[in-house]
Amino acid sequence: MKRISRNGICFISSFDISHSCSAITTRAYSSCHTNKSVSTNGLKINFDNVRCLYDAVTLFHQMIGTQPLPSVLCFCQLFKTLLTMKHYSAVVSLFREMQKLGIPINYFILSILINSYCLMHRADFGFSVLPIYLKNGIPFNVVTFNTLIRGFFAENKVKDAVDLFKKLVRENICEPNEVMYAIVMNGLSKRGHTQKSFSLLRLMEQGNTKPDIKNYSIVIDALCKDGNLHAAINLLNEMKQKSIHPDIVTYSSLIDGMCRLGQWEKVTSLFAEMVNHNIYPNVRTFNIMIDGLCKEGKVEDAEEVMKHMVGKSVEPDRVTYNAIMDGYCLRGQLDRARRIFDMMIDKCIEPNIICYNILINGHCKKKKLTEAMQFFREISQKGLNPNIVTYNTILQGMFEVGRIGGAKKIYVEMLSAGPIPDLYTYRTLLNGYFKYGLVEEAMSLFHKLERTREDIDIAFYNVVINGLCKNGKLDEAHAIFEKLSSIGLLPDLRAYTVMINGFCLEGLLDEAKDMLRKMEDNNCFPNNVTYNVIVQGFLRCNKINEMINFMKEMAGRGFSFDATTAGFLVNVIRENPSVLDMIPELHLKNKK
DNA sequence: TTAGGGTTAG
Repeated sequence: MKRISRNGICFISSFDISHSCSAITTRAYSSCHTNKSVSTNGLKINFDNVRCLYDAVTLFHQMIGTQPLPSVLCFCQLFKTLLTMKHYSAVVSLFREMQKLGIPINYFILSILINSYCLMHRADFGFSVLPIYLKNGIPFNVVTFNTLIRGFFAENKVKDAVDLFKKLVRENICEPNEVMYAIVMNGLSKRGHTQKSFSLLRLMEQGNTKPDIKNYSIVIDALCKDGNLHAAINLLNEMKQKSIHPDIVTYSSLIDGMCRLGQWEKVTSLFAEMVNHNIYPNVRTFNIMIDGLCKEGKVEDAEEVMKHMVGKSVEPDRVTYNAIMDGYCLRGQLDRARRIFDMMIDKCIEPNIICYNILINGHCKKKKLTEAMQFFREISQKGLNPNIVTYNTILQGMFEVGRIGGAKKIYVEMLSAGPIPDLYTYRTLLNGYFKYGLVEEAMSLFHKLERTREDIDIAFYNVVINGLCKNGKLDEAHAIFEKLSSIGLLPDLRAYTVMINGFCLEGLLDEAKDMLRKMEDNNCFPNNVTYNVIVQGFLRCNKINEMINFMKEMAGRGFSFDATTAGFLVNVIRENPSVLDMIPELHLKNKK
C-alpha cells in the first residue's frame, strides 16, 4: 500500500488537475485519417505499409525531415499504428523527439502516450503527462482520465483508481460518462468488490449518465462470478424492463454463471431464449459451456458441444481446445489430453503458453515430471516464453515429488531470466520448504518478503502459520497469528483452521476450542475442515466422549467426517474396539 | 482517430 501511495495518491493530490475537461469538437479529417495514406510535399505516406517498428521509425524520420512538416493528423496516425503494434516504448521515445523538435502535438497524441505508459504498467508516468496538456493549452478529455483510471486498475492500484475517479467527480474536473463508470465498475468487480460496483450502477440510475448495456452486463457478470445467480437474473429482468436488451455478452455471462453452478437445465433454457431473440451463440459462448462441462468432469459432453458448434459453422479456437485439454488433464487422462493437443496442431492452431501450462500442470499432478519438463523445454523451442504460471506450476510439481534441489534450480533460473515472482511463487516455495522441514530457509524468505513486499495477503500468512505449526513451532505461529490484525489483516476461515490445527497437534484442545468460539465471535464461521481438524485432535488424544459431543454439533450443522478423520477413527477403533459401542451410528454401518 | 462488458493455465 505504501508504494501505491508514493506513485499515485500523493501525486494526485500534489498535482492540480482542475484544468477542466472540455468536449472535443469534431473537425474535418484530412485524407491522412480516412484513406490511411497522404501525399505531403513529395512524401507519400501509406500507413498500411507500416508493418513493423523499423517501418514506423523510418517513416517518422522521413516525416520530421519534410518541410513544411506533415499535419499533426499524420503524426496521430503514426502513433496509433505504433500503439496497435504494441510498441509502447517507441511511442514514448518518438513523442520525446517531437517535443525536442518543437513539433505541435494534440490531445490524441497525448492520449496515446498516456495509454502507452499505462499498457507498460506505468500509470504513474502516464499521470505525469498531465502537465503537458496545461503547457500546450490542450484541455483534458474524458478519455485522458478513463485511460489513467484503467491504467491504475491494471496495476491493481484500486485505491488510486477510485480516488482519481472521486476527485474528478467531486471537483467537477470531468463529467464521468458511461465509459468511465464502466471502467471503474469493471475494475472493482474484477477485484472482488461486486457490491461497490452494484452501488455505482444504482448511483448512475439516479444521475444524469444513465447506465447502458455494458454497465449492466459488468454487474451481471460480477454477480454470476460470485455465484449470485439470483441477483444477476433480477438485474437482467430490470434492464429488460428499461428496454435495454441483453446481447450476446450479457447472455454469455449468465450462461457462465449457470455453468459454474452446474445448472444445466437453466443453461438450456437461456440458450433457447437467446436464439429466440435472434442472438446466436458465438465461439466464446460455446467456450464458456465447454469449460463449464470440463470443470465438472463432463469432457465427453464438452466434445459433443464442440461438434455441435462446428455444425453451426462456429469454428473452435485455441481456447476451446485448451479447455478440453484441461478437462482431460483434471481427470488424469494425459493421453487424451495429448490427443487433443495433436488435433489442435493439425487444425493449424498454434499452442500458446496457456496450452503448455495446462499440459505441464496435468503431468505434474500425475507426478510425471520428466514429461512435464519436456513440455517446459518445448516452450522456448516454439519461440514462446514461459510465464509466471509456468514456473509456479513446475515449482509446485518439483516439491510435490520431493525434488527440492530441482525446485531451487528452477527458482534461480526464473530469477535470472524469467518472469518476476508473484505471491503464488512465494507461497509455493514456503509450502515446499516447510513440507520438507527447511524451517530456517522458509523463515528467512518470509522475513525478507515481509520487509520488501507490500502486497502480502492473509493467504500468504496462512502458509507460514501452517508451516510453523506442522514443524512444532506453535508459539512462533501463534505470535504471527496474533500480530495479523496489527498489520491490517483479518484472520480468515483458513487462518483460524490452521491455528486450531496447530493447537490440536500439540494436544492443546482447550485452546483449540477457545479459538473455535473466538472465530465465531468474529463472524467467521467454521466449515467442514475446521470441525474435522478438531475431531482429529480429540481422536489423537483418545478423548472419545468429547469427540462424540462434537460429532453431534457437526451433524447439527450439516457437517460430516472426511476421509482423513474416518481413517483416524478406524485406527482408534482397531486399538480399542470398545470405542465402537460408544458410536451407535457408526456401529450400524460397520456391521456390514 | 484515443477509453468500457463475456471464454482457457498455477
